[in-house]
Amino acid sequence: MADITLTLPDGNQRSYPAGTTGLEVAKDISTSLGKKAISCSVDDVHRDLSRPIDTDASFAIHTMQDEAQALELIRHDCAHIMARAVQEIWPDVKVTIGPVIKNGWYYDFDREEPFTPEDLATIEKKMKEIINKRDLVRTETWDRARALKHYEDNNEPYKVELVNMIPEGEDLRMYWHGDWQDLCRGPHLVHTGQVPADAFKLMNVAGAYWRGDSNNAMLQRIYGVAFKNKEDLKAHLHMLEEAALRDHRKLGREMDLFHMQEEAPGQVFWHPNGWRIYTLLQDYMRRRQTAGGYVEVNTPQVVDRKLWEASGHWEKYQENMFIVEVDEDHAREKAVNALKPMNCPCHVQIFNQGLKSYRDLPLRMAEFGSCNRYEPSGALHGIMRVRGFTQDDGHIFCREDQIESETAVYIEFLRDIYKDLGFDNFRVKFSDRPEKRAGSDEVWDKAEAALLSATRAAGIEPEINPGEGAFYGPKLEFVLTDAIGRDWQCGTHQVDFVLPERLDANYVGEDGNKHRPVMLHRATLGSFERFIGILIENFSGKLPFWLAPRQVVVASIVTDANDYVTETVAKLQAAGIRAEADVRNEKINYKVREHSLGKVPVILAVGMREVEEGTVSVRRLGNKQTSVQVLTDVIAELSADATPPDMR
RNA sequence: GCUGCUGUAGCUCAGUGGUAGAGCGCGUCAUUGGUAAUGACGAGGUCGGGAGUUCAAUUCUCCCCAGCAGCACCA
Repeated sequence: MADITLTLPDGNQRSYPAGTTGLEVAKDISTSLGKKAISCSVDDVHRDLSRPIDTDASFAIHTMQDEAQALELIRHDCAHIMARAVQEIWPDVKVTIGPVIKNGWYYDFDREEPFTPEDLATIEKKMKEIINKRDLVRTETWDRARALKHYEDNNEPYKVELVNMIPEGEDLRMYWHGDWQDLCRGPHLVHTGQVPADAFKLMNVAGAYWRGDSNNAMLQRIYGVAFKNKEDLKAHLHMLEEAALRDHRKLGREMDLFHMQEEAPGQVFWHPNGWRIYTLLQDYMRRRQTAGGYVEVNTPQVVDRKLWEASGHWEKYQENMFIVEVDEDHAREKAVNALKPMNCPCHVQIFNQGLKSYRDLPLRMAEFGSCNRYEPSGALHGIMRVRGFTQDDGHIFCREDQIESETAVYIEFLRDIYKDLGFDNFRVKFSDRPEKRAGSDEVWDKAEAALLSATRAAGIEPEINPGEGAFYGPKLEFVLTDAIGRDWQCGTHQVDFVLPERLDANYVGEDGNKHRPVMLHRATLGSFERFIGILIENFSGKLPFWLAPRQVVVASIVTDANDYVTETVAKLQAAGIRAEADVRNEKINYKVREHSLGKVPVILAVGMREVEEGTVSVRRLGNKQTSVQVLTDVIAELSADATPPDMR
């Protein structure tokens, strides 16, 4: 047999007979490497050590020190080991798929009985037994017929379906963890004992549709997390506990920002503190939009179905709309209306008033538009996903050749705002043409190219969401992450060729003829509700001073200082600082604790010493040290911090 | 919407087939305390809603509502 040459990471080359396995190479390099090896990369493809190598290639051995490969294998083997454990305990359970995900893996099972938390403990125990058996992981390549027969004989209908989905001519790799077998692309560890038995944990069970389609059966998905060692697992679990403390729903209560109740699911009762944040953010956005060349408008909440029929929403979006049927005696006409789920059709109505000229374009129209959408009950989530919300919405009416420049301007606009609000990093997703769409391919080509090129010109390489665009045009999504790493789309920028057509928007061009404008739908925060939720979690409630609903509490240490407290508060307020007095008959420790928990950024404590000296004792949130300062200095400092970033 | 879980005082939670309990918070009184909980006393609940089983239901069963986790959805 011919020899092959493997080039190692350090540049050294070694020759072996073709068909040598990675494990053999590892052992040949050194006995200890042979023991430590977990997998290899052949021409940068991550592969099993047991797989023969047939051609010249670059070659690297991986050990547990190679974080990326080690974690992938640990998690992937955990998935298989868990599936084996489940079938050993409940042989009737049908297996499906179990991929590696962030921090761990999941595996979907079909079982009549739901898995209970006690079951998870049982499965975990069984997994540890399997790991301790140190069973070899074996692999074979099968042809399709053999795989189908095997799964039919074993009554594994989901696996049969999976085999049938794999394109003809592709190898079917079968893996055995001991006697337990699964169809899998691999790669895997050498034996089950390489999985650290104390570094994984089964987290929870939840339903998930087979192949992600809600028309299919619902399976039971078990999630697990796994790491290289016990310490990493512990750190991860600790991080989750910390994240739970930042949950906006918890902080919203503790900081007295808002509440929600059964009578209005998915809608927010904003308390004074929360509404303070909301209005500050709105004031800020209004200034930014004005500076950005937008005109602000406001449009109706309740709109006749005729407009929704014309816009296409009645047909495509009706099940998500709150329908308002006025059928009382007092109604002038028996009309069917809908609460607006979005503002775009209303903005076109404003655009359509009077004749527009090409000189009016681009026309940037903004509205803090309150929308209501009947979101599926299971989608609701705190103030992040609600049924009633207000978008910082805007529509740019422009010519086709202005899409790119308007997009570029918008990305800078958004980036600057995100930076002001504490988000220097955010993700951008680009969604291109879906299968069902309006408009010609030629127009889509242009729109996609314009969005992409403007995004790249801004130095952003977007993640591509193939086929996820709206039916009317491609879109950019600006994504922020919550406390536990869930993604939320906040900003959006979408090209729309359809709505101007449907609602017959037009302008007079240089040539004196009517032309169709393009609409760019854009929202920067997305909605105030969601963005405030993200802000709260991002800052753990400790909002920047200018956005903090309660900025300063002046607390008396003794009753004799109460008058001085009142005077101090008045001076702070005169300087435009949100200050309040705490002259309750409580110890200073108590007051400090309470306002610290309430995330008040600055506590000014005053006792008789301060009264006599005309000073205040300043304590900043999260800082145990205090400093005694004269009030005018404090006011000067705080006034600077209280100034919104765009006004500094 | 789907699968599973949960719903007891303002909050966090305990508990029981014989109509309920703690801590915090709230109120009153005492206390004037120097930077994350001063003490005593007191008020506060149709045990998510409805129906059923039962002599008796907050507890068991069913339906509904809401919330939580995940899935699907987010034009």
